Amino acid sequence: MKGNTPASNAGEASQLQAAKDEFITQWGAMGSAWGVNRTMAQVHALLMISTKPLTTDDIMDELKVSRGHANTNLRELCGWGLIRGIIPKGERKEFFEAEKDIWKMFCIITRERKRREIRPAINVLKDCHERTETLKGGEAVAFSKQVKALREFLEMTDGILSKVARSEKSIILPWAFKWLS
Amino acid sequence: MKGNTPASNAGEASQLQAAKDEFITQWGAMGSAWGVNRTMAQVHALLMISTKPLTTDDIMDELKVSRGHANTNLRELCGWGLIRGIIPKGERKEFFEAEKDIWKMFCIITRERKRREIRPAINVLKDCHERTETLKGGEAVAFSKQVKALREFLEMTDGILSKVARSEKSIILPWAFKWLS
DNA sequence: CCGTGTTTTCAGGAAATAATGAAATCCAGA
DNA sequence: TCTGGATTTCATTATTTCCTGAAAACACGG
Repeated sequence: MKGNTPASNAGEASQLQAAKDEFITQWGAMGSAWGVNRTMAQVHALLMISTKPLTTDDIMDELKVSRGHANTNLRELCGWGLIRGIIPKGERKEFFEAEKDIWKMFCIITRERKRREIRPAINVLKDCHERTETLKGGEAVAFSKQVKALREFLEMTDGILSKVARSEKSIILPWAFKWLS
Repeated sequence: MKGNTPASNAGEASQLQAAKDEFITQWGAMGSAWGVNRTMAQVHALLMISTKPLTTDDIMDELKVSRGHANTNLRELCGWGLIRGIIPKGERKEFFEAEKDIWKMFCIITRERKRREIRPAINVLKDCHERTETLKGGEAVAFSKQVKALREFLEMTDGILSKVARSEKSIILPWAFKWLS
Protein backbone atom coordinates (compact mmCIF):
# COMPACT_ATOMS: atom_id res chain seq x y z
CA MET A 1 0.00 0.00 0.00
CA LYS A 2 2.99 2.32 -0.04
CA GLY A 3 3.30 4.57 -3.04
CA ASN A 4 -0.18 6.08 -3.08
CA THR A 5 -0.19 9.53 -4.58
CA PRO A 6 -1.32 12.23 -2.16
CA ALA A 7 -4.64 12.69 -3.90
CA SER A 8 -5.65 9.04 -3.81
CA ASN A 9 -7.46 7.35 -0.97
CA ALA A 10 -7.75 3.75 0.13
CA GLY A 11 -11.04 3.29 -1.70
CA GLU A 12 -9.65 4.40 -5.05
CA ALA A 13 -6.52 2.35 -4.63
CA SER A 14 -8.46 -0.82 -3.99
CA GLN A 15 -10.83 -0.05 -6.84
CA LEU A 16 -7.86 0.22 -9.13
CA GLN A 17 -6.34 -2.95 -7.79
CA ALA A 18 -9.62 -4.80 -8.30
CA ALA A 19 -9.82 -3.63 -11.89
CA LYS A 20 -6.22 -4.68 -12.53
CA ASP A 21 -6.87 -8.08 -11.01
CA GLU A 22 -9.91 -8.60 -13.15
CA PHE A 23 -7.98 -7.58 -16.23
CA ILE A 24 -5.19 -10.04 -15.48
CA THR A 25 -7.58 -12.86 -14.71
CA GLN A 26 -9.61 -12.36 -17.84
CA TRP A 27 -6.66 -11.87 -20.10
CA GLY A 28 -5.38 -15.20 -18.79
CA ALA A 29 -8.70 -16.88 -19.55
CA MET A 30 -8.66 -15.44 -23.06
CA GLY A 31 -5.19 -16.79 -23.58
CA SER A 32 -6.46 -20.32 -23.01
CA ALA A 33 -9.08 -19.92 -25.69
CA TRP A 34 -6.37 -18.90 -28.15
CA GLY A 35 -3.97 -21.71 -27.33
CA VAL A 36 -1.70 -19.77 -24.98
CA ASN A 37 -1.16 -21.01 -21.47
CA ARG A 38 -2.93 -19.10 -18.80
CA THR A 39 0.04 -18.06 -16.73
CA MET A 40 1.95 -16.76 -19.72
CA ALA A 41 -1.01 -14.63 -20.69
CA GLN A 42 -1.26 -13.34 -17.13
CA VAL A 43 2.40 -12.43 -16.96
CA HIS A 44 1.93 -10.57 -20.20
CA ALA A 45 -1.16 -8.79 -18.88
CA LEU A 46 0.64 -7.81 -15.70
CA LEU A 47 3.56 -6.30 -17.57
CA MET A 48 1.30 -4.60 -20.07
CA ILE A 49 -0.41 -2.57 -17.37
CA SER A 50 2.59 -2.02 -15.16
CA THR A 51 3.98 1.50 -15.24
CA LYS A 52 7.46 0.27 -14.40
CA PRO A 53 9.57 -2.77 -15.25
CA LEU A 54 9.16 -5.73 -12.87
CA THR A 55 11.52 -8.39 -11.58
CA THR A 56 10.95 -12.12 -11.43
CA ASP A 57 10.15 -11.73 -7.74
CA ASP A 58 7.48 -9.14 -8.48
CA ILE A 59 5.82 -11.55 -10.89
CA MET A 60 6.10 -14.34 -8.34
CA ASP A 61 4.16 -12.56 -5.68
CA GLU A 62 1.64 -10.80 -7.88
CA LEU A 63 0.65 -14.04 -9.59
CA LYS A 64 1.58 -16.46 -6.83
CA VAL A 65 3.70 -18.73 -8.97
CA SER A 66 7.05 -20.38 -8.36
CA ARG A 67 10.33 -18.90 -9.43
CA GLY A 68 10.87 -21.61 -12.03
CA HIS A 69 7.49 -21.11 -13.57
CA ALA A 70 7.81 -17.34 -13.63
CA ASN A 71 11.18 -17.66 -15.29
CA THR A 72 9.93 -20.09 -17.93
CA ASN A 73 7.05 -17.86 -18.93
CA LEU A 74 9.13 -14.70 -18.94
CA ARG A 75 11.62 -16.37 -21.25
CA GLU A 76 8.92 -17.55 -23.56
CA LEU A 77 7.42 -14.08 -23.77
CA CYS A 78 10.88 -12.78 -24.63
CA GLY A 79 11.01 -15.44 -27.33
CA TRP A 80 7.83 -14.01 -28.82
CA GLY A 81 9.29 -10.54 -28.57
CA LEU A 82 6.34 -9.33 -26.52
CA ILE A 83 8.49 -8.34 -23.56
CA ARG A 84 12.16 -7.62 -23.05
CA GLY A 85 14.52 -7.93 -20.12
CA ILE A 86 16.75 -5.06 -19.07
CA ILE A 87 19.34 -4.73 -16.36
CA PRO A 88 19.38 -1.13 -15.18
CA LYS A 89 22.76 0.31 -14.49
CA GLY A 90 23.96 -0.64 -11.05
CA GLU A 91 21.32 -3.36 -10.58
CA ARG A 92 22.03 -7.06 -10.41
CA LYS A 93 18.48 -8.26 -11.02
CA GLU A 94 16.87 -8.35 -14.41
CA PHE A 95 13.74 -6.24 -14.96
CA PHE A 96 11.10 -6.95 -17.57
CA GLU A 97 8.91 -4.58 -19.52
CA ALA A 98 6.26 -5.22 -22.14
CA GLU A 99 5.79 -3.70 -25.51
CA LYS A 100 2.80 -1.51 -24.74
CA ASP A 101 1.85 -0.30 -28.20
CA ILE A 102 -1.11 -2.38 -29.24
CA TRP A 103 -0.35 -2.08 -32.94
CA LYS A 104 3.18 -3.35 -32.43
CA MET A 105 1.84 -6.19 -30.30
CA PHE A 106 -0.51 -7.12 -33.08
CA CYS A 107 2.30 -7.12 -35.63
CA ILE A 108 4.50 -9.28 -33.43
CA ILE A 109 1.79 -11.83 -32.73
CA THR A 110 0.79 -11.93 -36.39
CA ARG A 111 4.33 -12.51 -37.57
CA GLU A 112 4.99 -15.21 -35.03
CA ARG A 113 1.78 -17.11 -35.62
CA LYS A 114 2.33 -16.93 -39.33
CA ARG A 115 5.78 -18.33 -38.92
CA ARG A 116 4.92 -21.00 -36.36
CA GLU A 117 1.54 -22.17 -37.59
CA ILE A 118 0.37 -20.91 -40.94
CA ARG A 119 3.59 -21.57 -42.85
CA PRO A 120 3.93 -25.17 -41.60
CA ALA A 121 0.28 -25.80 -42.45
CA ILE A 122 0.83 -24.53 -45.97
CA ASN A 123 3.76 -26.88 -46.35
CA VAL A 124 1.71 -29.86 -45.27
CA LEU A 125 -1.00 -28.93 -47.75
CA LYS A 126 1.53 -28.46 -50.50
CA ASP A 127 2.94 -31.87 -49.74
CA CYS A 128 -0.49 -33.53 -49.71
CA HIS A 129 -1.37 -31.87 -52.97
CA GLU A 130 1.84 -32.84 -54.75
CA ARG A 131 1.55 -36.41 -53.63
CA THR A 132 -1.93 -36.82 -55.09
CA GLU A 133 -2.33 -34.47 -58.03
CA THR A 134 -1.28 -37.05 -60.58
CA LEU A 135 -3.45 -39.88 -59.25
CA LYS A 136 -6.40 -40.96 -61.36
CA GLY A 137 -9.32 -42.06 -59.15
CA GLY A 138 -12.24 -39.76 -58.52
CA GLU A 139 -11.51 -39.87 -54.82
CA ALA A 140 -7.97 -38.74 -55.42
CA VAL A 141 -9.04 -35.90 -57.66
CA ALA A 142 -11.54 -34.66 -55.09
CA PHE A 143 -8.97 -34.80 -52.32
CA SER A 144 -6.39 -33.03 -54.39
CA LYS A 145 -8.82 -30.25 -55.29
CA GLN A 146 -9.95 -29.70 -51.75
CA VAL A 147 -6.40 -29.58 -50.44
CA LYS A 148 -5.46 -27.14 -53.16
CA ALA A 149 -8.33 -24.85 -52.28
CA LEU A 150 -7.30 -24.83 -48.63
CA ARG A 151 -3.74 -24.13 -49.55
CA GLU A 152 -4.59 -21.24 -51.82
CA PHE A 153 -6.75 -19.74 -49.13
CA LEU A 154 -4.04 -19.99 -46.51
CA GLU A 155 -1.48 -18.53 -48.88
CA MET A 156 -3.70 -15.60 -49.54
CA THR A 157 -4.29 -15.11 -45.82
CA ASP A 158 -0.59 -15.34 -45.19
CA GLY A 159 0.07 -12.73 -47.83
CA ILE A 160 -2.48 -10.31 -46.49
CA LEU A 161 -1.29 -10.67 -42.93
CA SER A 162 2.30 -10.14 -44.01
CA LYS A 163 1.42 -6.99 -45.83
CA VAL A 164 -0.68 -5.63 -42.99
CA ALA A 165 1.89 -6.48 -40.32
CA ARG A 166 4.59 -4.71 -42.32
CA SER A 167 2.56 -1.53 -42.58
CA GLU A 168 2.80 1.49 -40.39
CA LYS A 169 0.02 1.94 -37.92
CA SER A 170 -0.33 5.49 -39.18
CA ILE A 171 -1.30 4.07 -42.57
CA ILE A 172 -3.50 1.18 -41.58
CA LEU A 173 -5.50 2.49 -38.65
CA PRO A 174 -6.96 5.57 -40.37
CA TRP A 175 -7.64 3.44 -43.43
CA ALA A 176 -9.40 0.79 -41.34
CA PHE A 177 -11.41 3.41 -39.58
CA LYS A 178 -12.52 4.97 -42.81
CA TRP A 179 -13.28 1.62 -44.40
CA LEU A 180 -15.58 0.75 -41.53
CA SER A 181 -17.81 3.75 -41.94
CA MET B 1 -10.05 -51.84 -49.90
CA LYS B 2 -13.40 -52.26 -51.62
CA GLY B 3 -14.54 -49.31 -53.68
CA ASN B 4 -11.46 -48.82 -55.83
CA THR B 5 -12.30 -47.43 -59.21
CA PRO B 6 -11.35 -49.74 -62.07
CA ALA B 7 -8.50 -47.50 -63.15
CA SER B 8 -6.79 -47.33 -59.78
CA ASN B 9 -4.26 -49.77 -58.47
CA ALA B 10 -3.16 -50.73 -54.99
CA GLY B 11 -0.19 -48.38 -55.09
CA GLU B 12 -2.24 -45.34 -55.93
CA ALA B 13 -4.88 -46.19 -53.37
CA SER B 14 -2.35 -46.48 -50.59
CA GLN B 15 -0.61 -43.30 -51.70
CA LEU B 16 -3.93 -41.51 -51.47
CA GLN B 17 -4.66 -43.02 -48.10
CA ALA B 18 -1.27 -41.95 -46.81
CA ALA B 19 -1.83 -38.39 -47.95
CA LYS B 20 -5.25 -38.33 -46.32
CA ASP B 21 -3.83 -39.65 -43.10
CA GLU B 22 -1.13 -37.05 -43.05
CA PHE B 23 -3.66 -34.35 -43.72
CA ILE B 24 -5.86 -35.49 -40.85
CA THR B 25 -2.93 -35.80 -38.47
CA GLN B 26 -1.55 -32.40 -39.26
CA TRP B 27 -4.88 -30.65 -39.25
CA GLY B 28 -5.35 -32.09 -35.77
CA ALA B 29 -1.98 -30.75 -34.66
CA MET B 30 -2.82 -27.33 -36.02
CA GLY B 31 -6.07 -27.37 -34.13
CA SER B 32 -4.18 -27.67 -30.85
CA ALA B 33 -2.12 -24.60 -31.63
CA TRP B 34 -5.32 -22.63 -32.16
CA GLY B 35 -7.08 -23.78 -29.03
CA VAL B 36 -9.20 -26.51 -30.61
CA ASN B 37 -8.94 -30.03 -29.32
CA ARG B 38 -7.08 -32.40 -31.54
CA THR B 39 -9.82 -34.96 -32.09
CA MET B 40 -12.36 -32.34 -33.02
CA ALA B 41 -10.00 -30.93 -35.60
CA GLN B 42 -9.38 -34.43 -36.94
CA VAL B 43 -13.07 -35.21 -37.24
CA HIS B 44 -13.45 -31.97 -39.11
CA ALA B 45 -10.53 -32.81 -41.38
CA LEU B 46 -11.92 -36.24 -42.08
CA LEU B 47 -15.33 -34.91 -43.06
CA MET B 48 -13.81 -32.11 -45.09
CA ILE B 49 -12.06 -34.53 -47.42
CA SER B 50 -14.72 -37.20 -47.47
CA THR B 51 -16.65 -37.40 -50.70
CA LYS B 52 -19.70 -38.77 -48.92
CA PRO B 53 -21.39 -38.24 -45.56
CA LEU B 54 -20.12 -40.46 -42.75
CA THR B 55 -21.74 -42.06 -39.74
CA THR B 56 -20.54 -42.04 -36.16
CA ASP B 57 -19.22 -45.57 -36.70
CA ASP B 58 -17.19 -44.46 -39.71
CA ILE B 59 -15.56 -41.77 -37.58
CA MET B 60 -14.95 -44.28 -34.82
CA ASP B 61 -12.95 -46.61 -36.95
CA GLU B 62 -11.15 -44.06 -39.07
CA LEU B 63 -9.91 -42.17 -36.03
CA LYS B 64 -9.96 -45.00 -33.51
CA VAL B 65 -11.97 -43.18 -30.89
CA SER B 66 -14.84 -44.29 -28.70
CA ARG B 67 -18.46 -43.79 -29.59
CA GLY B 68 -18.95 -41.29 -26.79
CA HIS B 69 -16.03 -39.21 -27.87
CA ALA B 70 -16.97 -39.29 -31.53
CA ASN B 71 -20.46 -38.20 -30.62
CA THR B 72 -19.26 -35.34 -28.42
CA ASN B 73 -17.01 -33.92 -31.09
CA LEU B 74 -19.57 -34.31 -33.86
CA ARG B 75 -22.09 -32.41 -31.77
CA GLU B 76 -19.65 -29.66 -31.04
CA LEU B 77 -18.79 -29.27 -34.70
CA CYS B 78 -22.52 -29.03 -35.39
CA GLY B 79 -22.64 -26.31 -32.73
CA TRP B 80 -20.04 -24.36 -34.65
CA GLY B 81 -21.99 -24.91 -37.83
CA LEU B 82 -18.98 -26.48 -39.53
CA ILE B 83 -20.76 -29.76 -40.18
CA ARG B 84 -24.35 -30.88 -40.26
CA GLY B 85 -26.14 -34.12 -39.59
CA ILE B 86 -28.61 -35.59 -42.04
CA ILE B 87 -30.75 -38.70 -41.96
CA PRO B 88 -31.22 -39.91 -45.49
CA LYS B 89 -34.67 -41.20 -46.34
CA GLY B 90 -35.09 -44.77 -45.22
CA GLU B 91 -31.97 -44.74 -43.00
CA ARG B 92 -32.01 -44.93 -39.24
CA LYS B 93 -28.45 -43.74 -38.67
CA GLU B 94 -27.43 -40.13 -38.82
CA PHE B 95 -24.83 -39.12 -41.43
CA PHE B 96 -22.56 -36.11 -41.15
CA GLU B 97 -21.14 -33.88 -43.85
CA ALA B 98 -18.88 -30.86 -43.62
CA GLU B 99 -19.21 -27.47 -45.19
CA LYS B 100 -16.52 -27.78 -47.85
CA ASP B 101 -16.33 -24.26 -49.16
CA ILE B 102 -13.27 -22.71 -47.59
CA TRP B 103 -14.65 -19.19 -47.71
CA LYS B 104 -17.82 -20.24 -45.89
CA MET B 105 -15.69 -22.08 -43.33
CA PHE B 106 -13.71 -18.95 -42.77
CA CYS B 107 -16.85 -16.88 -42.27
CA ILE B 108 -18.30 -19.38 -39.82
CA ILE B 109 -15.13 -19.59 -37.75
CA THR B 110 -14.72 -15.83 -37.78
CA ARG B 111 -18.27 -15.22 -36.63
CA GLU B 112 -18.08 -17.79 -33.88
CA ARG B 113 -14.74 -16.65 -32.51
CA LYS B 114 -15.90 -13.09 -32.55
CA ARG B 115 -18.97 -14.03 -30.60
CA ARG B 116 -17.29 -16.38 -28.14
CA GLU B 117 -14.00 -14.62 -27.53
CA ILE B 118 -13.61 -11.13 -28.93
CA ARG B 119 -16.96 -9.79 -27.72
CA PRO B 120 -16.50 -11.02 -24.13
CA ALA B 121 -12.98 -9.60 -24.08
CA ILE B 122 -14.28 -6.23 -25.20
CA ASN B 123 -16.82 -6.31 -22.40
CA VAL B 124 -14.16 -6.99 -19.81
CA LEU B 125 -12.09 -4.11 -21.12
CA LYS B 126 -15.07 -1.83 -21.14
CA ASP B 127 -15.79 -2.75 -17.56
CA CYS B 128 -12.18 -2.19 -16.47
CA HIS B 129 -12.12 1.13 -18.23
CA GLU B 130 -15.38 2.37 -16.74
CA ARG B 131 -14.35 1.38 -13.25
CA THR B 132 -11.14 3.40 -13.41
CA GLU B 133 -11.60 6.33 -15.77
CA THR B 134 -12.65 8.70 -13.01
CA LEU B 135 -9.86 7.80 -10.60
CA LYS B 136 -7.18 10.39 -9.95
CA GLY B 137 -3.80 8.74 -9.36
CA GLY B 138 -1.20 8.52 -12.12
CA GLU B 139 -1.27 4.76 -11.92
CA ALA B 140 -5.00 4.75 -12.47
CA VAL B 141 -4.79 7.09 -15.43
CA ALA B 142 -2.13 4.96 -17.07
CA PHE B 143 -4.15 1.79 -16.56
CA SER B 144 -7.28 3.38 -17.86
CA LYS B 145 -5.52 4.62 -20.99
CA GLN B 146 -3.92 1.29 -21.75
CA VAL B 147 -7.17 -0.57 -21.33
CA LYS B 148 -8.93 1.92 -23.54
CA ALA B 149 -6.34 1.48 -26.28
CA LEU B 150 -6.75 -2.28 -26.17
CA ARG B 151 -10.49 -1.97 -26.29
CA GLU B 152 -10.47 0.37 -29.24
CA PHE B 153 -8.17 -1.95 -31.11
CA LEU B 154 -10.35 -4.97 -30.46
CA GLU B 155 -13.45 -3.07 -31.46
CA MET B 156 -11.86 -2.08 -34.70
CA THR B 157 -10.77 -5.67 -35.34
CA ASP B 158 -14.25 -6.88 -34.53
CA GLY B 159 -15.72 -4.40 -36.95
CA ILE B 160 -13.41 -5.34 -39.78
CA LEU B 161 -13.95 -9.05 -39.28
CA SER B 162 -17.70 -8.57 -39.22
CA LYS B 163 -17.62 -6.67 -42.43
CA VAL B 164 -15.35 -9.16 -44.15
CA ALA B 165 -17.30 -12.18 -42.95
CA ARG B 166 -20.51 -10.66 -44.22
CA SER B 167 -19.09 -10.12 -47.68
CA GLU B 168 -19.47 -12.34 -50.65
CA LYS B 169 -16.44 -14.35 -51.58
CA SER B 170 -16.86 -13.10 -55.11
CA ILE B 171 -16.21 -9.58 -53.82
CA ILE B 172 -13.45 -10.18 -51.33
CA LEU B 173 -11.25 -12.77 -52.99
CA PRO B 174 -10.58 -10.88 -56.22
CA TRP B 175 -10.06 -7.73 -54.20
CA ALA B 176 -7.59 -9.46 -51.90
CA PHE B 177 -5.78 -10.91 -54.83
CA LYS B 178 -5.46 -7.57 -56.52
CA TRP B 179 -4.45 -5.85 -53.30
CA LEU B 180 -1.60 -8.30 -52.84
CA SER B 181 0.03 -7.57 -56.16
C1' DC C 1 -46.11 -51.87 -24.95
C1' DC C 2 -42.10 -54.52 -26.44
C1' DG C 3 -37.78 -55.19 -29.11
C1' DT C 4 -34.14 -53.45 -31.75
C1' DG C 5 -31.00 -50.17 -33.36
C1' DT C 6 -29.24 -45.62 -32.41
C1' DT C 7 -27.68 -41.65 -29.76
C1' DT C 8 -26.54 -39.37 -25.43
C1' DT C 9 -24.74 -39.00 -20.93
C1' DC C 10 -21.41 -39.33 -17.45
C1' DA C 11 -18.36 -41.46 -13.79
C1' DG C 12 -13.92 -42.73 -13.77
C1' DG C 13 -9.31 -43.81 -15.89
C1' DA C 14 -5.47 -42.19 -19.03
C1' DA C 15 -2.77 -38.82 -21.04
C1' DA C 16 -1.06 -34.29 -21.52
C1' DT C 17 0.19 -29.98 -19.58
C1' DA C 18 1.24 -26.83 -16.01
C1' DA C 19 3.65 -25.80 -11.87
C1' DT C 20 6.84 -26.57 -7.98
C1' DG C 21 11.13 -26.32 -5.50
C1' DA C 22 15.61 -27.42 -4.84
C1' DA C 23 20.05 -28.22 -6.90
C1' DA C 24 23.11 -26.68 -10.46
C1' DT C 25 24.90 -22.97 -13.00
C1' DC C 26 26.04 -18.40 -13.96
C1' DC C 27 28.22 -14.03 -13.19
C1' DA C 28 30.05 -9.72 -11.30
C1' DG C 29 32.69 -7.67 -7.83
C1' DA C 30 36.08 -8.17 -4.18
C1' DT D 1 39.84 -17.21 -7.46
C1' DC D 2 36.25 -16.93 -4.28
C1' DT D 3 31.59 -15.45 -2.75
C1' DG D 4 26.92 -14.69 -2.78
C1' DG D 5 23.00 -13.15 -5.17
C1' DA D 6 20.47 -14.16 -9.47
C1' DT D 7 18.96 -17.28 -12.93
C1' DT D 8 18.18 -21.69 -15.09
C1' DT D 9 17.22 -26.47 -15.20
C1' DC D 10 14.72 -30.49 -14.34
C1' DA D 11 12.78 -34.50 -11.69
C1' DT D 12 8.66 -34.65 -9.43
C1' DT D 13 3.87 -33.52 -8.31
C1' DA D 14 -0.56 -31.32 -9.24
C1' DT D 15 -4.07 -30.02 -12.33
C1' DT D 16 -6.51 -30.00 -16.36
C1' DT D 17 -8.18 -31.97 -20.27
C1' DC D 18 -9.14 -35.84 -23.00
C1' DC D 19 -11.14 -40.16 -23.75
C1' DT D 20 -13.48 -44.57 -22.69
C1' DG D 21 -17.17 -47.75 -21.98
C1' DA D 22 -21.23 -48.96 -20.26
C1' DA D 23 -25.74 -47.64 -18.83
C1' DA D 24 -29.60 -44.74 -19.77
C1' DA D 25 -32.53 -42.44 -22.91
C1' DC D 26 -34.60 -42.27 -27.25
C1' DA D 27 -37.25 -43.46 -31.48
C1' DC D 28 -39.81 -46.14 -34.15
C1' DG D 29 -42.06 -50.35 -36.27
C1' DG D 30 -44.55 -54.18 -35.16
